Amino acid sequence: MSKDSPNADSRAKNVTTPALPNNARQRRSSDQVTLSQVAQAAGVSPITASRALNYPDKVSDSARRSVLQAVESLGYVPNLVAGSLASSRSRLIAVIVPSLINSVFVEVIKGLQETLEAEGYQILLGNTDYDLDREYQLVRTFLGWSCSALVTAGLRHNTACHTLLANWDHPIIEVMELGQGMDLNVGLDHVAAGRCMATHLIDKGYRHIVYVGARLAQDYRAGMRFDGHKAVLMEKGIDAPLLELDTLGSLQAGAEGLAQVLAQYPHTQAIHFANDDLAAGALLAAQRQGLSVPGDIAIAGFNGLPLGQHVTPQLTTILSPREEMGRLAAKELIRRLSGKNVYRRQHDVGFTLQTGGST
Amino acid sequence: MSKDSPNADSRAKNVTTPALPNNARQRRSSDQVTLSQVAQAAGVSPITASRALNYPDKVSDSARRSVLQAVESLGYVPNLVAGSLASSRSRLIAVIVPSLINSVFVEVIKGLQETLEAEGYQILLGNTDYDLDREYQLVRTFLGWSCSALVTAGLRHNTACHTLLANWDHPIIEVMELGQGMDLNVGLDHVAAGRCMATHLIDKGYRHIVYVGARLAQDYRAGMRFDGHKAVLMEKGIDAPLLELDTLGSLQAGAEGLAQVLAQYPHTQAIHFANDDLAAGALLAAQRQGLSVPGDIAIAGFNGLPLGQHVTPQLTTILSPREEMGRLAAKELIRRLSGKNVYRRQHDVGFTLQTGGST
DNA sequence: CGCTGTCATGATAGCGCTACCATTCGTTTT
DNA sequence: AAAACGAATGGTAGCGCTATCATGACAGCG
Repeated sequence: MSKDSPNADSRAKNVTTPALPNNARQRRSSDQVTLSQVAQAAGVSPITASRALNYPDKVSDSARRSVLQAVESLGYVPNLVAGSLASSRSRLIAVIVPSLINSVFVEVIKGLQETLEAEGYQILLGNTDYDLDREYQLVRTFLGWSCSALVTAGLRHNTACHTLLANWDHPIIEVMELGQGMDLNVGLDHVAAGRCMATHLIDKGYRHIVYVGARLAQDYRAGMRFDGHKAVLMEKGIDAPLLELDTLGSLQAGAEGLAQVLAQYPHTQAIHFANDDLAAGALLAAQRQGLSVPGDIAIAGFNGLPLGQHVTPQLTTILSPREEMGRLAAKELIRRLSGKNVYRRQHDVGFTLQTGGST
Repeated sequence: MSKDSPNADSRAKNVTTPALPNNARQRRSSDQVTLSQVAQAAGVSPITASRALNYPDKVSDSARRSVLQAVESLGYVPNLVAGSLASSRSRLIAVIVPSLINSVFVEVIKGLQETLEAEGYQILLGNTDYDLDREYQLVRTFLGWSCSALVTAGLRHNTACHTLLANWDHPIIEVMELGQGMDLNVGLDHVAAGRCMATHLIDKGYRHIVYVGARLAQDYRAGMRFDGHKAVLMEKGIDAPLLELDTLGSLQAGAEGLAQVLAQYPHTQAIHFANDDLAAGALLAAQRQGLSVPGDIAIAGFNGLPLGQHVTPQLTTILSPREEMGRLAAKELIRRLSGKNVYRRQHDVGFTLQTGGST
């Protein structure tokens, strides 16, 4: 190469580049098979190939067959990014939850997922860690992916997030709690759930009842249950002490909660835990310490986790239909996305008091 | 309009359409703010605006400031789909797991997620339900999103999936088990884990030991643990009966497993369960039935779920570092994606025998 | 027979962004 | 002092797909 005149070197760029001026700028790095190649192999135009894959009944049988055959033989994998950009539809569903430790959210995700995946939607998962600013960041990112819809846990968002979502013209579904949502809403009434359990405890004759939760400012649904709980006790003229733990629901935290309650409120007859993880942890800890449940101390939880039904005595709890919530949300979304009218803007999935031997 | 000569009508299309021939075809439906608008507002070219956002240190301070200010005031949300198409980089990570019921996978996801999200990656979640064909479909879809990397549980895939992935030039990381992977691999040796527990049981003096698992053809890692378990027993000349349940790990299934073992193998001294859900279910069921553990029957599990440490007696189990697996996988991916060399292609995260009172 | 309506197909022009190259300008090098 | 260099910026051309409109063929209808 350098055998030519050295002077030519510096000009080489100016000589060779304009020689193939426009198509010199090749970008396609990956050797990905494109739809055009499929179309060519099938002997149809690219747009027909596109239709054969996306709207199979809009093309003739023969066209569809030859396209599918070409797809197969070339190993074509559709570029969904390109498709999305062109159609501004992505079949992605953003799902934002505050925690993955709490199995409750995982079950909602599971319900969403089995229903959505069956309809060809994919889940983009985000975890806020109970931080509304992180939620806003996640929402921004997910809107950038032109998600078809957004599922988020809870009705509380920061202002920026609200503004962003208010101007967004895709379905939004807020799950877990019931109330005035931005668009669709599937959940249950946590205040009522708190009332329900408190009523149960009072009916059972308990008067010294402590509510134990963790980080209620963030897990504010547990706070709402406390509100309901407290209201019932106040109505009866009973004091409603609250013990707030640092760590979110876990068996370990439940054991600690029990210890703290016994230390701080020695006359306690019953503990109303914010969730079953805490309650079960306390129940198992009580057993280890030789305390009788409910004789020495009654224990109640929330959620109806399977664990609660397998300990002895069975845990008194409130069963929330979590997978059902996910499925229902997914179904309503799918209705919306397929252009049908929504069935109902709001679904109250309800709850059931499950009386076990622990109270 | 139709007041003009009727003959002109048929030609109307040919007359009026070419009047605004090229820009008549408006597509931009959404009123989304584009980067060009931001650039204009900031008084720079679109490409500079792009750089200001993606490579902040490649532009001058003043340019960066005015772009960021324009972003703020216009409420610009980057269109990641377009960016991805242009750059063929998506910052999406595909994560494929066989189940969300089993909390083990959720914990791996959690480890992945906290590490990846901190680096600005997003998770696309897929659930195969232990079906390799579904896995293939998910992989196809995810490749279509030009994911930056793929995380999948397990080393077994169907042929189509293998072929597809072999030709894919992005990091692939197979987690959960250890072995000859396609690319990166983070996991533990399940055969060794099975051996470990079987050895423990033998050391404790048990001779009539039943292994109880569920759907081992699908949850083949539990099958590998059985293989290790069986090998140890065979070496000692002890029979290694296997009881296979229909339903995957759950407390309920564990209780049923216990009942079936007692019915079919009345002389059983110890049960080695495929996981802690089953084991804990059996332990709690044994307690309900007034059986002494380990006096009447010893029980061992696998995973080291918190639950096992809170029951009495504590469950003997094998602790697997699940979140750690996720974090390690994520870190190795990030290394790769940021152009560095991989630290290690394979990570053995190991396991720990956790001896409780249940054996 | 001409008119309208439906069906299958195709040509074209983007979707919003970034890779690639080119250009300018101020600074360093020998 | 001239040449070489690097930093900041911009013009252009796609990335691979689909929305939109246009067309031709054919059926139905008065």
